[in-house]
Amino acid sequence: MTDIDRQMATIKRGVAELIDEGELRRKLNRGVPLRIKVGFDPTAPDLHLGHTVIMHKMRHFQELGHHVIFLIGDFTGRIGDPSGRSETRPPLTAEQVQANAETYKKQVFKILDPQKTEVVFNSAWLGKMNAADFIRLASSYTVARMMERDDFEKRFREQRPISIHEFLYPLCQGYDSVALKCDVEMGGNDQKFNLLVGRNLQVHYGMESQCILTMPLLEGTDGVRKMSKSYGNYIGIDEPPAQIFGKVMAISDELMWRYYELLSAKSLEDIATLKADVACNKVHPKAAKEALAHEMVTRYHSEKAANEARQGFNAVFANGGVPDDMPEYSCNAGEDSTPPVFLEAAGLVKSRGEAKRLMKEGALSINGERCDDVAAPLASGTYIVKLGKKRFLRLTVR
RNA sequence: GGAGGGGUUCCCGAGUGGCCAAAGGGAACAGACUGUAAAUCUGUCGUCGUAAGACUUCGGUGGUUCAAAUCCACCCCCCUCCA
Repeated sequence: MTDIDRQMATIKRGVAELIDEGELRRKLNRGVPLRIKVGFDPTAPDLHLGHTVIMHKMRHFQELGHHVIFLIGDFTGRIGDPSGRSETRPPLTAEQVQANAETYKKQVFKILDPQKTEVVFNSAWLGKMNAADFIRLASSYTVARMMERDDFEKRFREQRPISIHEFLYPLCQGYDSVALKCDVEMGGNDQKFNLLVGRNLQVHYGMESQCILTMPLLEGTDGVRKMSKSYGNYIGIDEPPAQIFGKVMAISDELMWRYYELLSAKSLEDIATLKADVACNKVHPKAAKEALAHEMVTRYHSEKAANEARQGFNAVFANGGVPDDMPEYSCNAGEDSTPPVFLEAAGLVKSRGEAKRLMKEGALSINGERCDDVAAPLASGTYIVKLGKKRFLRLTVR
């Protein structure tokens, strides 16, 4: 096995598609570190596990000694990647971009090596282009080629509108590869078209074309739609250990294997073995999920935190206990200490009506006792309040 | 420039003068069952109220009417076709 073979094996693990393997080998063969670009949206600095799929791949490249460029698409962010419903977004202020970038760095370097990561903003070159430059850029592509993008093709066929500026997004993203002289560009599976535009543009601008590497999209906790903050089905890497652990435990068994495949450091063989063991009842699915949750918390916090999260999780949910830390709230005895009032005031419910409904459904327990009297105030003291399965409150009545 | 279609409660989507806080579906939440999984069943799902009921809501502003999501006027936004 040559060094190139070893590199290729690492690079190819888990990828959705690689274009083109032969080309990549030739690039590697030169022995010069490759320039790898990955673009990120400037508006969503809260990274979740979905983003990390590709970041691990970036990390792989770093470990192989290549040059990784973390591009923040502050210019392209104004256009918004075409999706049909999106419109031109108002440009973020320089301060916002800077603030988001800082958040990015803080989170991203939990995975990437800061020493080996170059952070760039595409407004640095796209913002300087004038109208003539843009015409040149636009002239490098044809409508027919643009319509190859399935999103455009579909909308055209269905006679739904496509704005001209939407064509600019792939062109701008592609131009980033020209400006940065990229050897490889990576993206989610849905980015394939945009990545290919970059590949073609580089030829147009007289340089060697980049290789394309796409990663599968990670489904969110609902197991259906891709993980996204706006769908509320995400697991953020900045979330507290108990949250990450709990969210992973709440995914479906089926989805667990997907997460293993895309997020775990386990080898594919180990995962296959684990799956087989679960299938023949040698391992309980919950144990397999716990191992995954533990791995995630360890990665973004520490092993100690993961152990505590697992212990806490089982204490609360398997044994009906209470979490170590929960929100605290205190109020005066009397009117303020009736359940609907303090539940709303403490932010556990949106309205008193909701609290009353939940109580009617038997969702509220105080110190382990079911409570459905909406009018009775609690006497002075400290209480453990549990609403539904997941909401807890440490209440002090003065 | 011309013709037409549309903006409804988290989402989709019914609803053309009172029976509408507004069908149906989805999501979500709660209960049962579990492994805080899935599936299933039951219930909830504008605010206040124990309730009766009251109040606010159907792009915006005015108006007609005993009564408007529903009718009228103006405005804002979105979409389609023709040029």
